[in-house]
Amino acid sequence: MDSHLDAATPGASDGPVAAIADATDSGRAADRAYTAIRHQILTGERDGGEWLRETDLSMALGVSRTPVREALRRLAAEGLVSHERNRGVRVQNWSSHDLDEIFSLRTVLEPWGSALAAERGVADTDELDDLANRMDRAASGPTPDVELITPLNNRFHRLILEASGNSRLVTLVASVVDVPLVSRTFSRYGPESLRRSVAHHHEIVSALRAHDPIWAESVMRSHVRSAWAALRADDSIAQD
Amino acid sequence: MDSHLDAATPGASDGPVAAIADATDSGRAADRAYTAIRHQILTGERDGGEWLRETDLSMALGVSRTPVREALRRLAAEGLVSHERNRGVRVQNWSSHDLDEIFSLRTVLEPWGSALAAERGVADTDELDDLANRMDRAASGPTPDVELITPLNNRFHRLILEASGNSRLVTLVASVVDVPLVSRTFSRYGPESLRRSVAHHHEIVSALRAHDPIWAESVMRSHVRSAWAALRADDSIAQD
DNA sequence: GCTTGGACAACTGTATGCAATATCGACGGC
DNA sequence: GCCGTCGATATTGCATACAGTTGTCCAAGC
Repeated sequence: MDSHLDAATPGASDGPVAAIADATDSGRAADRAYTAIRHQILTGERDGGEWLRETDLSMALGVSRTPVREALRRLAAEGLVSHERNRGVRVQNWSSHDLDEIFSLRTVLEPWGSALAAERGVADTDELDDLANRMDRAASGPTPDVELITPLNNRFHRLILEASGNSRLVTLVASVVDVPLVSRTFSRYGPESLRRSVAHHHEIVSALRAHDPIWAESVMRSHVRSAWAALRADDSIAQD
Repeated sequence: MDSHLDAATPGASDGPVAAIADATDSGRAADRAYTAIRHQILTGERDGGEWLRETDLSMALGVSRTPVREALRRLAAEGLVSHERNRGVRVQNWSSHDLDEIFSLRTVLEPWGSALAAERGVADTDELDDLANRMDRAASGPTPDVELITPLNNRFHRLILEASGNSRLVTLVASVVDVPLVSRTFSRYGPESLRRSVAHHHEIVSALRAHDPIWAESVMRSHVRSAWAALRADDSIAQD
């Protein structure tokens, strides 16, 4: 253990951390830490159950423990990590039961949001259409580009919920969906599930353009249920 | 994310805040700070828009700024306060639009949860019945005891959602409902709304006992909508 | 009178030292 | 040989010092 850490001075020396630092440099060390750790969890870089040591993280990120602690508390509030008193923070574990809870909720919330969006008719259907087309292309090749589809799909769903006019709905769904289990969904899709999912997206755009709430709701419900079924068939999830 | 759910319990003894230090010593200063500040916000002791200064709070609570900061961050994550960079934290303001968003969501989530609970049939209908009766008594007098009804009602709704089997549903609804606007709902009820609300509770218990999901869902939906209507009629909410 | 610049004050953001606590291994008693 | 206890170590929890930022107030200039 060194007597003092010169990396603790912000900006004094940019080591390997510099890449992370300017990637999301919001000016706040706590925000950078939050974003970095969260990213590591969502991408699966950190395994479930793994301990997140404040000292390790602070050194890896080139900041002190204080902003790291703040980041960990935010992540704990979101449920991505669990906080054990005087013991530390560890990455949350996800089971197939969690998957069921999440998709059960999505089956209710997302179709409802879609119906609201269709009713209000303020959704940016042009951008949605564009997103659907890009997902189309990303999925059509021999080897679907999962890394490309995922953010497009996330934006697609988010845009629709935002068009529902209920800001809390956006937050709630995001808080439930933003877990490794779900955000890496497409990597576990078979080719048929993938094609069907893409087709749903196009149909949802049509329903929104037609201002048909019932249609939009139905398609979205099918969309969510089919995703659920596709994931259930997959056995790469820990059963408990 | 679980400790904020039961804070509506009346057990939190008020009085000088300093007394909390040795009274409810959970061992963690951060938790004490969190509970205390949260209580102040939910009871309306802190007005919307009011600045929460770290130094003031730390002195009032007899701890340093560090645990206060942690508490404020948790509250910010829950949406009870808003955090402005380098400026501080202020108590969130609630408008009639927020009320609409919240009850709009409740209209979807709580009836669904009730249907699930009726279907599974694991709800503790005896305790629910007891709660309904106690609310009955508290509401029947010439001057309804609002301070007594509120925690009973919160527990009633929470118990049902817990019986739905979807733990995330409990958390989600709690995160949306635990705001001053809603938690002090009954203080704005008229006598008729109050009687109707109490009647709904009894009917919900019956529906659960009959294991009738559709009935349970319907009554709960009526229950939520009637509450919404009662609050809409009230003009004590800031319009924006 | 109005605007503008600058110093000041208040407050948050970050770093770091110290105390408290849990874990794990070694040692001694049974 | 097994179990309980004690101590070393690692790690969190809290306090505090310091740095950075923002808003304010006042005075000088137009």
